[in-house]
Amino acid sequence: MGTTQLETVPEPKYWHLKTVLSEALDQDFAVGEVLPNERELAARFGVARATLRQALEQLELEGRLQRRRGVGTTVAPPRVGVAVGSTRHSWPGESADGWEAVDAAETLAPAAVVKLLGAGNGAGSGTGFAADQPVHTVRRTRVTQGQPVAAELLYVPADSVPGLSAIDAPAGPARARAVLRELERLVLDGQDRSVELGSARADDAKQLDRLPGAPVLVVTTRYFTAAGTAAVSVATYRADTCRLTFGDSGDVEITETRVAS
Amino acid sequence: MGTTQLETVPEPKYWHLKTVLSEALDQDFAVGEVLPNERELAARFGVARATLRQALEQLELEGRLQRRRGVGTTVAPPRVGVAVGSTRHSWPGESADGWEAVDAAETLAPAAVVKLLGAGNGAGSGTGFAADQPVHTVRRTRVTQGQPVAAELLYVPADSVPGLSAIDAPAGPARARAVLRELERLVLDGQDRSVELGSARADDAKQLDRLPGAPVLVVTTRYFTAAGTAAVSVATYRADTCRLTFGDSGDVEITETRVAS
DNA sequence: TAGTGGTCTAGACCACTCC
DNA sequence: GAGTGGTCTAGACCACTAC
Repeated sequence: MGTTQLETVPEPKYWHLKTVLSEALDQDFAVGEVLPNERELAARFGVARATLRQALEQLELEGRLQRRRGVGTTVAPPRVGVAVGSTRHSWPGESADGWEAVDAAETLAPAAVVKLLGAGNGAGSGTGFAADQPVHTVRRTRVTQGQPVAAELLYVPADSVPGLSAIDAPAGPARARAVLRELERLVLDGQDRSVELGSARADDAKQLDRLPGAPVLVVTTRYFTAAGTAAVSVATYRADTCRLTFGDSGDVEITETRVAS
Repeated sequence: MGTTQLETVPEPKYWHLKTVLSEALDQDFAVGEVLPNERELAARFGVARATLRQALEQLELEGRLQRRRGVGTTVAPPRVGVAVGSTRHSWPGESADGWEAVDAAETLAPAAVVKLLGAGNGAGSGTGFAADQPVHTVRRTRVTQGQPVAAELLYVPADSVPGLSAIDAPAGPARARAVLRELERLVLDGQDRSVELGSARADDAKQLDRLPGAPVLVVTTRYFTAAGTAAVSVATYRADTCRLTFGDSGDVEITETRVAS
């Protein structure tokens, strides 16, 4: 007795630092304001720069900070709510809600996409999709409030859309839009979505104005017709700036709050 | 001429390492297999341990590795598909799809939740919710395939459900279930969902068997009645092991693939 | 050119798990 | 007690931005 139970759970320094900084952000900083640079912050808190950076990384992951090489660290605005599931069961491109077609090409699908294309619809046939069948790919970008928030790659098997081979537009946005138009001629039977965490590949990162490896929310959508899976879309959203919304109730939208952690 | 254009884009070491390791995982390792320890891997690749760890962290973020202190690093199984939006417009607890009530209490809602409760339904009234009104909280856990995948905190304003004050079950699962039962008596008008990246708070982390700060997918759901927002649920899913599925097409489920990054 | 964040090193010690 | 991953340090240099 006499020895008061102290420090039984020694909190890591970076975790405590994160808490302190988080409160400081709430109270003493405005959105867009630049923080002191990392070397000074580290000195001010009496820790190594690496430790300070661990705290900043967490805060950036939670969308509270924005760091840019050569520029500095700024206080991030609240995450943008991006509607993902509001317009239901529609082909990509049908409602122009911020998406912009960039380019189209014809290649072989990566293995993961082949699997998604191969699995049939519940009702339909499930005509297997082989890895050596060509697919048309359409690249799109989604811009919200002037900021790029998502990069999408859409995979359409050449044989799932009849008119696809007749497209002769040169590479570029025009060709991409032509592919989307052909897709819309089909009858959409249903769709399927999943969300998971990933890290941006080099090409996506460039499109999203981030460094490779940046955390992204990967939204995978499968589009079904009676004949099976007619297309697969893999959209990567910036995890730091986006909150994906699935508006089941139609007219309501969460607009401003931040609840995460 | 003669000087071949090399290394114009000097890839960071950890990024290259990640690629190499990723391929090795695909080819030379089975799910569940343990990797050599970090010190040996670092030596083998001729980098500092910190650099090696940067690559491992990325792979863990992508759900390819699982690291446990005192144990080692193992190859993770493919992410589990967890249905989030399949049963539509139903109160929490109505379909026992892996959720288990843990406890219930009565407190004040955190600021972020107050905002969510305050915003009214499109159709309904929008009777403002004040920060000093008490809310009932229900804690639930979701288990899939023997693994804890999500921790949920449900907030129910005391005055949004009449029978709530009559509950006299002692703290614990029984009380939690009693609160959910009362909630089910109301007529659900609609709901609203959003997904964003967060980091696990200490309590959630313990429930998910992870360290604090671990990346999680935060699913925020608002439940509407004619009177306004009747409840708000904040569920945190392990981002490393989960893929959230929103099955619009009813009977179809993505089951096995991994597409992220 | 100066200042920023991004990468990397070579150590050290700690917390945890398992034997 | 041995071995693992987690935290932390005090440096160094690089890539990028802006002036």
